[in-house]
Amino acid sequence: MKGEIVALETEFFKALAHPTRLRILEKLAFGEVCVCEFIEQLDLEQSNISQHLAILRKQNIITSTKVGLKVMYRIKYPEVLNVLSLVREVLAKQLKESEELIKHLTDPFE
Amino acid sequence: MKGEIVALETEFFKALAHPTRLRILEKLAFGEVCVCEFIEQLDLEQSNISQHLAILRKQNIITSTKVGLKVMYRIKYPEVLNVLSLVREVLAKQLKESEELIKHLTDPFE
DNA sequence: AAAAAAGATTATAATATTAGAATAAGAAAA
DNA sequence: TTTTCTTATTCTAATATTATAATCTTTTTT
Repeated sequence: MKGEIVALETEFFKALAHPTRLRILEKLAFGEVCVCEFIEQLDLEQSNISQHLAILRKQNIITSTKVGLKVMYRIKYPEVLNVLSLVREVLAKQLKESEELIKHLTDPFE
Repeated sequence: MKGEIVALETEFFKALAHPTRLRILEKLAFGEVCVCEFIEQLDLEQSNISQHLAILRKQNIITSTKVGLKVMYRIKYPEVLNVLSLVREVLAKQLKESEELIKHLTDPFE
Protein backbone atom coordinates (compact mmCIF):
# COMPACT_ATOMS: atom_id res chain seq x y z
CA MET A 1 0.00 0.00 0.00
CA LYS A 2 2.50 2.59 1.21
CA GLY A 3 5.04 1.13 -1.19
CA GLU A 4 2.74 1.59 -4.15
CA ILE A 5 2.23 5.24 -3.31
CA VAL A 6 5.97 5.74 -3.15
CA ALA A 7 6.25 3.98 -6.50
CA LEU A 8 3.70 6.34 -8.04
CA GLU A 9 5.52 9.35 -6.65
CA THR A 10 8.81 8.01 -7.97
CA GLU A 11 7.43 7.59 -11.49
CA PHE A 12 6.02 11.07 -11.35
CA PHE A 13 9.34 12.60 -10.35
CA LYS A 14 11.15 10.54 -12.99
CA ALA A 15 8.86 11.96 -15.64
CA LEU A 16 9.91 15.48 -14.63
CA ALA A 17 13.59 14.67 -14.21
CA HIS A 18 14.79 15.56 -17.69
CA PRO A 19 15.67 18.96 -19.17
CA THR A 20 13.79 18.39 -22.40
CA ARG A 21 10.62 17.42 -20.59
CA LEU A 22 10.86 20.43 -18.31
CA ARG A 23 11.30 22.68 -21.31
CA ILE A 24 8.25 21.10 -22.90
CA LEU A 25 6.19 21.81 -19.80
CA GLU A 26 7.47 25.38 -19.64
CA LYS A 27 6.14 25.98 -23.12
CA LEU A 28 2.87 24.26 -22.35
CA ALA A 29 2.41 26.56 -19.37
CA PHE A 30 1.31 29.24 -21.87
CA GLY A 31 -1.26 26.96 -23.51
CA GLU A 32 -1.59 24.41 -26.27
CA VAL A 33 1.44 23.72 -28.42
CA CYS A 34 1.78 21.49 -31.48
CA VAL A 35 4.64 19.04 -31.91
CA CYS A 36 5.90 21.04 -34.87
CA GLU A 37 6.55 24.01 -32.57
CA PHE A 38 8.53 21.87 -30.18
CA ILE A 39 10.61 20.62 -33.07
CA GLU A 40 11.22 24.20 -34.19
CA GLN A 41 12.05 25.61 -30.80
CA LEU A 42 13.81 22.81 -28.98
CA ASP A 43 16.40 22.03 -31.65
CA LEU A 44 16.25 18.26 -31.16
CA GLU A 45 15.44 15.28 -33.32
CA GLN A 46 11.75 14.84 -33.97
CA SER A 47 11.82 11.27 -32.71
CA ASN A 48 13.46 12.32 -29.49
CA ILE A 49 10.83 14.96 -28.82
CA SER A 50 8.14 12.44 -29.57
CA GLN A 51 9.68 10.06 -27.05
CA HIS A 52 9.70 12.68 -24.35
CA LEU A 53 6.11 13.62 -25.09
CA ALA A 54 5.22 9.94 -24.80
CA ILE A 55 6.76 9.77 -21.34
CA LEU A 56 4.77 12.78 -20.14
CA ARG A 57 1.63 11.35 -21.73
CA LYS A 58 2.13 7.98 -20.10
CA GLN A 59 2.45 9.73 -16.76
CA ASN A 60 -0.86 11.45 -17.46
CA ILE A 61 0.73 14.89 -17.18
CA ILE A 62 -0.18 16.01 -20.70
CA THR A 63 -2.78 15.04 -23.30
CA SER A 64 -3.00 15.49 -27.00
CA THR A 65 -5.61 15.92 -29.70
CA LYS A 66 -5.10 15.47 -33.38
CA VAL A 67 -6.07 18.45 -35.53
CA GLY A 68 -5.59 17.59 -39.16
CA LEU A 69 -1.99 16.60 -39.61
CA LYS A 70 -0.86 18.27 -36.43
CA VAL A 71 -1.04 17.03 -32.87
CA MET A 72 -1.77 19.59 -30.19
CA TYR A 73 -0.49 18.99 -26.68
CA ARG A 74 -1.62 20.58 -23.43
CA ILE A 75 -1.13 20.16 -19.72
CA LYS A 76 -3.76 17.89 -18.21
CA TYR A 77 -3.43 18.78 -14.54
CA PRO A 78 -2.41 22.43 -14.10
CA GLU A 79 -1.30 21.62 -10.53
CA VAL A 80 1.82 20.22 -12.13
CA LEU A 81 2.82 23.79 -12.86
CA ASN A 82 2.53 24.56 -9.15
CA VAL A 83 4.96 21.75 -8.46
CA LEU A 84 7.42 23.33 -10.87
CA SER A 85 7.15 26.77 -9.33
CA LEU A 86 7.45 25.37 -5.83
CA VAL A 87 10.66 23.65 -6.85
CA ARG A 88 11.96 26.90 -8.26
CA GLU A 89 11.22 28.54 -4.92
CA VAL A 90 13.29 25.94 -3.11
CA LEU A 91 16.13 26.42 -5.57
CA ALA A 92 15.93 30.19 -5.15
CA LYS A 93 16.19 29.80 -1.41
CA GLN A 94 19.17 27.49 -1.74
CA LEU A 95 20.92 29.87 -4.10
CA LYS A 96 20.24 32.88 -1.91
CA GLU A 97 21.88 31.10 0.97
CA SER A 98 25.03 30.25 -0.96
CA GLU A 99 25.08 33.81 -2.26
CA GLU A 100 25.24 35.03 1.32
CA LEU A 101 28.07 32.64 2.01
CA ILE A 102 30.00 34.17 -0.88
CA LYS A 103 29.30 37.62 0.48
CA HIS A 104 30.83 36.65 3.80
CA LEU A 105 33.82 35.19 2.01
CA THR A 106 34.55 38.33 0.02
CA ASP A 107 33.59 40.95 2.65
CA PRO A 108 34.38 39.12 5.87
CA PHE A 109 34.33 42.30 8.03
CA GLU A 110 31.04 43.87 7.03
CA MET B 1 20.93 31.33 -18.29
CA LYS B 2 17.54 29.73 -18.85
CA GLY B 3 19.29 26.47 -19.61
CA GLU B 4 21.13 26.52 -16.32
CA ILE B 5 17.91 26.97 -14.40
CA VAL B 6 16.41 24.02 -16.20
CA ALA B 7 19.54 22.04 -15.36
CA LEU B 8 19.16 22.87 -11.68
CA GLU B 9 15.52 21.87 -11.73
CA THR B 10 16.40 18.63 -13.48
CA GLU B 11 18.99 17.71 -10.87
CA PHE B 12 16.51 18.50 -8.15
CA PHE B 13 13.85 16.22 -9.64
CA LYS B 14 16.41 13.49 -10.22
CA ALA B 15 17.32 13.59 -6.54
CA LEU B 16 13.69 12.91 -5.65
CA ALA B 17 13.11 10.31 -8.35
CA HIS B 18 13.95 7.21 -6.37
CA PRO B 19 11.80 5.22 -3.93
CA THR B 20 14.50 4.89 -1.30
CA ARG B 21 15.16 8.61 -1.28
CA LEU B 22 11.46 9.38 -1.00
CA ARG B 23 11.17 6.98 1.90
CA ILE B 24 14.11 8.69 3.57
CA LEU B 25 12.43 12.07 3.21
CA GLU B 26 9.16 10.69 4.53
CA LYS B 27 10.91 9.63 7.71
CA LEU B 28 12.75 12.92 7.98
CA ALA B 29 9.43 14.74 7.78
CA PHE B 30 8.94 13.83 11.45
CA GLY B 31 12.35 15.20 12.48
CA GLU B 32 15.96 14.16 12.82
CA VAL B 33 16.87 10.56 12.09
CA CYS B 34 20.21 8.80 12.41
CA VAL B 35 21.60 6.56 9.71
CA CYS B 36 21.26 3.57 12.01
CA GLU B 37 17.49 4.03 12.05
CA PHE B 38 17.36 4.11 8.26
CA ILE B 39 19.35 0.90 8.16
CA GLU B 40 16.95 -0.67 10.62
CA GLN B 41 13.75 0.48 8.99
CA LEU B 42 14.52 0.48 5.29
CA ASP B 43 15.93 -3.03 5.10
CA LEU B 44 18.70 -2.18 2.65
CA GLU B 45 22.47 -2.41 2.59
CA GLN B 46 24.21 0.20 4.70
CA SER B 47 26.31 1.38 1.79
CA ASN B 48 23.29 1.77 -0.41
CA ILE B 49 21.51 3.94 2.14
CA SER B 50 24.66 5.98 2.53
CA GLN B 51 24.79 6.54 -1.22
CA HIS B 52 21.20 7.74 -1.31
CA LEU B 53 21.84 10.07 1.62
CA ALA B 54 24.85 11.42 -0.26
CA ILE B 55 22.70 12.23 -3.28
CA LEU B 56 20.20 14.14 -1.14
CA ARG B 57 23.05 15.90 0.65
CA LYS B 58 24.73 16.88 -2.59
CA GLN B 59 21.44 18.36 -3.75
CA ASN B 60 21.34 20.37 -0.55
CA ILE B 61 18.02 18.84 0.47
CA ILE B 62 19.26 17.36 3.74
CA THR B 63 22.14 18.04 6.15
CA SER B 64 23.86 15.99 8.78
CA THR B 65 25.67 16.45 12.04
CA LYS B 66 27.87 13.95 13.72
CA VAL B 67 26.95 13.08 17.30
CA GLY B 68 29.47 10.66 18.71
CA LEU B 69 29.53 7.65 16.44
CA LYS B 70 26.17 8.42 14.94
CA VAL B 71 25.27 10.81 12.16
CA MET B 72 21.97 12.64 12.42
CA TYR B 73 20.19 13.73 9.28
CA ARG B 74 17.48 16.34 8.87
CA ILE B 75 15.69 18.18 6.11
CA LYS B 76 17.39 21.45 5.26
CA TYR B 77 14.61 23.22 3.38
CA PRO B 78 11.18 22.21 4.73
CA GLU B 79 9.65 23.54 1.50
CA VAL B 80 10.76 20.26 -0.03
CA LEU B 81 8.02 18.59 1.97
CA ASN B 82 5.50 20.91 0.35
CA VAL B 83 6.72 19.72 -3.02
CA LEU B 84 6.08 16.15 -1.97
CA SER B 85 2.58 16.84 -0.72
CA LEU B 86 1.74 18.82 -3.83
CA VAL B 87 2.80 15.87 -5.94
CA ARG B 88 0.59 13.61 -3.88
CA GLU B 89 -2.30 15.97 -4.54
CA VAL B 90 -1.75 15.69 -8.28
CA LEU B 91 -1.57 11.91 -8.04
CA ALA B 92 -4.76 11.88 -5.97
CA LYS B 93 -6.53 13.90 -8.61
CA GLN B 94 -5.30 11.62 -11.37
CA LEU B 95 -6.43 8.53 -9.47
CA LYS B 96 -9.81 10.01 -8.67
CA GLU B 97 -10.40 10.59 -12.35
CA SER B 98 -9.52 7.04 -13.37
CA GLU B 99 -11.69 5.80 -10.51
CA GLU B 100 -14.61 7.64 -12.05
CA LEU B 101 -13.85 6.08 -15.39
CA ILE B 102 -14.05 2.66 -13.77
CA LYS B 103 -17.34 3.58 -12.19
CA HIS B 104 -18.77 4.43 -15.60
CA LEU B 105 -17.44 1.17 -16.96
CA THR B 106 -19.10 -0.97 -14.29
CA ASP B 107 -22.35 1.03 -13.84
CA PRO B 108 -22.83 2.50 -17.31
CA PHE B 109 -26.49 3.45 -16.74
CA GLU B 110 -26.33 5.31 -13.45
C1' DA C 1 47.08 1.27 21.64
C1' DA C 2 43.92 -2.35 19.79
C1' DA C 3 39.29 -3.56 18.83
C1' DA C 4 34.67 -2.33 17.80
C1' DA C 5 30.87 0.60 15.96
C1' DA C 6 28.78 3.64 12.70
C1' DG C 7 29.08 5.69 8.28
C1' DA C 8 31.28 6.96 3.97
C1' DT C 9 33.63 5.89 -0.18
C1' DT C 10 35.10 3.18 -4.12
C1' DA C 11 34.79 -0.40 -7.62
C1' DT C 12 31.94 -3.12 -10.41
C1' DA C 13 28.29 -5.70 -12.51
C1' DA C 14 23.44 -5.32 -13.69
C1' DT C 15 19.85 -2.40 -15.19
C1' DA C 16 17.66 1.71 -17.03
C1' DT C 17 17.59 5.96 -19.77
C1' DT C 18 18.73 8.46 -23.56
C1' DA C 19 19.62 10.17 -28.48
C1' DG C 20 19.73 9.24 -33.17
C1' DA C 21 18.62 6.53 -37.28
C1' DA C 22 15.32 4.05 -39.64
C1' DT C 23 10.75 2.84 -40.23
C1' DA C 24 5.78 2.96 -39.74
C1' DA C 25 1.20 5.09 -39.42
C1' DG C 26 -2.27 8.49 -40.30
C1' DA C 27 -4.32 12.32 -42.55
C1' DA C 28 -4.47 15.62 -46.27
C1' DA C 29 -3.20 17.21 -50.84
C1' DA C 30 -2.24 16.46 -55.52
C1' DT D 1 -4.47 6.46 -55.32
C1' DT D 2 -0.01 8.02 -55.02
C1' DT D 3 2.58 11.45 -52.71
C1' DT D 4 3.55 14.42 -49.01
C1' DC D 5 3.41 16.05 -44.42
C1' DT D 6 3.34 15.35 -39.45
C1' DT D 7 3.96 12.48 -35.67
C1' DA D 8 4.80 7.90 -33.43
C1' DT D 9 7.30 3.70 -32.82
C1' DT D 10 11.16 0.54 -32.91
C1' DC D 11 15.97 -0.61 -32.71
C1' DT D 12 20.50 0.15 -31.08
C1' DA D 13 24.65 2.10 -29.24
C1' DA D 14 26.17 5.24 -25.69
C1' DT D 15 25.57 6.87 -21.16
C1' DA D 16 23.81 7.06 -16.47
C1' DT D 17 21.89 4.90 -12.24
C1' DT D 18 21.65 1.45 -9.10
C1' DA D 19 22.78 -2.36 -5.66
C1' DT D 20 26.21 -5.14 -3.69
C1' DA D 21 30.67 -6.13 -1.93
C1' DA D 22 34.93 -4.55 -0.25
C1' DT D 23 37.55 -1.04 1.76
C1' DC D 24 38.40 3.17 4.25
C1' DT D 25 37.62 6.85 8.07
C1' DT D 26 36.41 8.48 12.33
C1' DT D 27 35.06 8.04 16.97
C1' DT D 28 34.45 5.42 21.02
C1' DT D 29 35.38 1.52 24.09
C1' DT D 30 38.26 -1.60 26.31
